Amino acid sequence: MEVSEIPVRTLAEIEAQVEAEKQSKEAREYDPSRFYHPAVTVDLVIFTLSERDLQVLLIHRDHWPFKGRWALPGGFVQEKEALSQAAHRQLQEETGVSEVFLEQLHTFGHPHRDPRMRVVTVAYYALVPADKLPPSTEGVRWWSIYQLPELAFDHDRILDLALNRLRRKIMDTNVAFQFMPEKFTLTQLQRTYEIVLGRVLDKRNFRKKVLGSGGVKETDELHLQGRHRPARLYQFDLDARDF
Amino acid sequence: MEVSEIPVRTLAEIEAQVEAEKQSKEAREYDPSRFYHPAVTVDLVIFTLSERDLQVLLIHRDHWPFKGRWALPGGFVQEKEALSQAAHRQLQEETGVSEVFLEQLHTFGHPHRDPRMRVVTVAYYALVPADKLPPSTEGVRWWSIYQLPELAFDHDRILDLALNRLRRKIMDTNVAFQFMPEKFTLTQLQRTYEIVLGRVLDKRNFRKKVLGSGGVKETDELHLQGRHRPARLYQFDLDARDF
DNA sequence: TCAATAGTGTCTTTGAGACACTATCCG
DNA sequence: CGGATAGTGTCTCAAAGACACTATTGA
Repeated sequence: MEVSEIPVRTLAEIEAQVEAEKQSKEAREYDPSRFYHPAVTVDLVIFTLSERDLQVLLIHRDHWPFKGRWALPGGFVQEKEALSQAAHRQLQEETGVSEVFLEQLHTFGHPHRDPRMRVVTVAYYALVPADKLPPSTEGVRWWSIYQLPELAFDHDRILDLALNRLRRKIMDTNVAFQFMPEKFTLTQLQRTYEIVLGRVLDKRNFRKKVLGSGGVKETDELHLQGRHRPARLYQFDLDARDF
Repeated sequence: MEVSEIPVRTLAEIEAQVEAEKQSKEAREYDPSRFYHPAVTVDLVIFTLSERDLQVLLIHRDHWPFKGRWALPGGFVQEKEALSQAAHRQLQEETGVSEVFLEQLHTFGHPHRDPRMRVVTVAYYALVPADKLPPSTEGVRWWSIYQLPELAFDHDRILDLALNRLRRKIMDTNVAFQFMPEKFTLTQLQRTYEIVLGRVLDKRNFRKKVLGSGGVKETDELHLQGRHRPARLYQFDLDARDF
């Protein structure tokens, strides 16, 4: 993490100071309904990797509006819930997973993005390893990013931004490990990069970079599969810095 | 701009489809008040450069809450206003400037960040050239980022994030030109980088990089100032890609 | 032995960073 | 002329990219 030169209080310190302010007599006189309040939701771009595709979870809309189209999972932010908590809750509800990579993407608030009312949505994106996944059901499906159905609202724009962010991030950081099982071969890791980036990489250069970065450590296990030379299994090295 | 592989509709297309959905009979039956709606504001981190400091605009709080502290300018998002419009409006109100760099930073929505009520704030940061600036007044002041007063709410965290984002961005893009007047010397440009980054740069390496990037073009004018060799003036080359 | 995948090294190019002197103007 | 800032080139190092062959296994 980058070192800051701004003196920053912790969330707990801020909360304590806010709490102190609430004791003021002005607090009881304040009218919170003086201003217009739009609805606030979180929307999630949940990515996973299949054997050959980067996939995203979409939900079939059975009702108005945009009935018949597919939408990103999302929902209202509840009264006492942080934005990231709301995102984690949605992720848990839709996929059953928790403790995966989840990061705020961008906030979309165009006044006419939802026909029901003004909705400001805070978009997050999540990366889920394929082995933690629930299967597709009728109304909740994994779609290849290259074969998308018609999307509801402005969800095409949200997804597009998420994809570009993921591609930049996988080049700059070790975020690719979020897609991997605990142990993996370097060829599997290379496939992950290739699927996310949508282009092939040179095997020798890839291995040079990954091994040179210190981000992985080898195990003493081999991956036996098929009639060919077995591959060594590697693990993510938690101590290592991003590369 | 990066080329996307997701088919993305324009905002106008989305708006037209949303408008079509509003004609549905369900639209009239929908109750928008079923869910909790927090307040939504925009907060602005407005940076400028003085001769020796990176500065940020803060507003003195004369009332509860956090009376006596300083806060980022900000305000409620109005009913028919996009988030970026709200940010531009705030910027215009506080500084009188428009058509400057303004970009969404992050959205802060911790439930206890404001003692009045639940406020979700979409933070933006703006870069304003010093020659477009209004002077400080009693309640609206430019502060060096190295000499900050006590800030209200979680504005220290917002400012910290904005500073880190700006520093990364100035290394990756030509955003530094947002701080410059139309014509400038390379020494002035280097000072801009140094002030933002908080460290000194090598003159020869800096000029090599800037001139090699194609991001600037020289003019035939010289900058006469004081009893020393005059410097050549350069302009930002709008045709050039980011560097 | 062959089909299939694992694994390995060198050369070139590019960009970043360290480093010190000459040029030009004004008073 | 001296004070002040403008302007200039080389070397080293690291990282990225192009490129092709050998190793090991199971059938």
